Amino acid sequence: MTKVKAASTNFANKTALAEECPEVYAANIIGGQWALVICSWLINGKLRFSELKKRLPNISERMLTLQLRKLEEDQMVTRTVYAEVPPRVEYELTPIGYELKPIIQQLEKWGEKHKQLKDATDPF
Amino acid sequence: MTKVKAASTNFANKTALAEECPEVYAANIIGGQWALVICSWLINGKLRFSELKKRLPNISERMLTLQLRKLEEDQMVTRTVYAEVPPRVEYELTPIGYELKPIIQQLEKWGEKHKQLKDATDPF
DNA sequence: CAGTATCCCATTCGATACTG
DNA sequence: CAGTATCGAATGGGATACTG
Repeated sequence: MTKVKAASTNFANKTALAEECPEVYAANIIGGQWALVICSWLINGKLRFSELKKRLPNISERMLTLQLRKLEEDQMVTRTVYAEVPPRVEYELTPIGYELKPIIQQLEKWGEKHKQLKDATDPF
Repeated sequence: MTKVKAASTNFANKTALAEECPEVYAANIIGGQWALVICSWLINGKLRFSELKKRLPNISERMLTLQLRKLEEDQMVTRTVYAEVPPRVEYELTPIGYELKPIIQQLEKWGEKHKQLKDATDPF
């Protein structure tokens, strides 16, 4: 008998915790690998898929698509498809997303400062 | 011949990008699954390992250890070991970590508000 | 242009057992 | 108390090919 595996307790737990804990909730949304960076570009206005991709040179198309879908699901961005040829899709922050603007800007400032401090401390 | 595998290009890319991009840098530090939540507890003062664990009921000891080590490496927290029996280890934010305090607090407020909006919108 | 689908290796992470 | 070590399952994420 090789043991019965516990299924995805993890997901259930995290969801349950998010119900009660705003930081966990926030972390689930902006804590992804790319969410914060994508939002930091979108706070300056709507962008097309290809424009985002240009600004995120290290992301694969697949990842960009997945992350945008997740942000959409989390009601952070809206996705607008224009029935044109060639097709055009624009992404824009929702009002909820725009409310992150001051936070993201502070985080950028913090990141810049911290980065310098660390670079200075850590010559490697 | 089965193809030569690309090694960890991913890590190199992200590191290179972080050099130039404060949001990527910030996301790498506070964007983890638990970093933000851990910091949100530590902004109220130092805590022991077991106290953190109590406040993060869904995290495994292994994960808590790994995340704290990463935060230490990122110079976000200090780890102080007291040579006592039983052993005691305290974690505290560094000055750089404490600078996140207003940001974390805003993020909490945002999370709370957003959560309610989403709960109201999404009856599921 | 803006994706979707599939394949598959790499990393993450929980469970469990053990230690100073 | 505060970890470390190890092992599999689950997930992440790149490469590539294809589509409306």
